[in-house]
Amino acid sequence: MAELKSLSGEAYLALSHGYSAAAAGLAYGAARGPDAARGYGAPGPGGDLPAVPAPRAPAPAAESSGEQSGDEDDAFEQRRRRRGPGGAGDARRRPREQRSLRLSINARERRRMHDLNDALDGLRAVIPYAHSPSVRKLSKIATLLLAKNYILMQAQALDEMRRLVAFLNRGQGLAAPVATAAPLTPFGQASVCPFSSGAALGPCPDKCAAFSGTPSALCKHCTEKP
DNA sequence: TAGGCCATCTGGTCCT
DNA sequence: AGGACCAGATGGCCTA
Repeated sequence: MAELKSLSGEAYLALSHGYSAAAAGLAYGAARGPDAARGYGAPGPGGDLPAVPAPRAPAPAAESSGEQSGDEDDAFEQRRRRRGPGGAGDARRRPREQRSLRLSINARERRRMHDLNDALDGLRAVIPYAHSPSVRKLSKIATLLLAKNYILMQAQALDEMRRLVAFLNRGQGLAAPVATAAPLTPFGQASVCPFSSGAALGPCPDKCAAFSGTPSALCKHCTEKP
């Protein structure tokens, strides 16, 4: 598996305060160190499966999906001893049957978590951020936050496009089916300026200023520096 | 060394 | 009964 690292505070701010692909990219770039390759590889004694060799390759790899190595029993006892009475482990001695049941439950849970991680990897693959090998992998929480903001941004862009289409259609004397096609938008009808993303870019010298005066990221004039 | 992130184990709960 | 899901606990790895 690749490498993990926490995001800086700024990066999290960028994530939680609306989404901007460029901004997010910058934030992540800055938050990420140049190094990487944190091969989780050796789960080491990590977790509770000391016997399982490096199950965390990016590839489904030797998915430890359930099978236990020969040392499993010993490992199990060690875990129990380590956890002690207060731990999650059962203090009493288990019959072998219960133990094997436990092991199979563990394997199932492990598989489930791996599936979840695969899904997160899939999500990382489709959200815009630097996918370079030198760039650290997004953490789980960052992935979810970024995906959420990305969806919101896309929805907003779509909404704005609909308004733009409606506006242009009206300009050509066409009926505006878009008004009904886009019930989400409060600008769905009438001669309201279709551009209105809320970007603080100053008054639009052209259409936007003539209507709502609200600048838009989709409007060429709005995005141009005065 | 502290803090963040993660994988795994485990027991509990709910659903089929 | 068995499986899925969840949350708490534990311990390892890594970076600042």
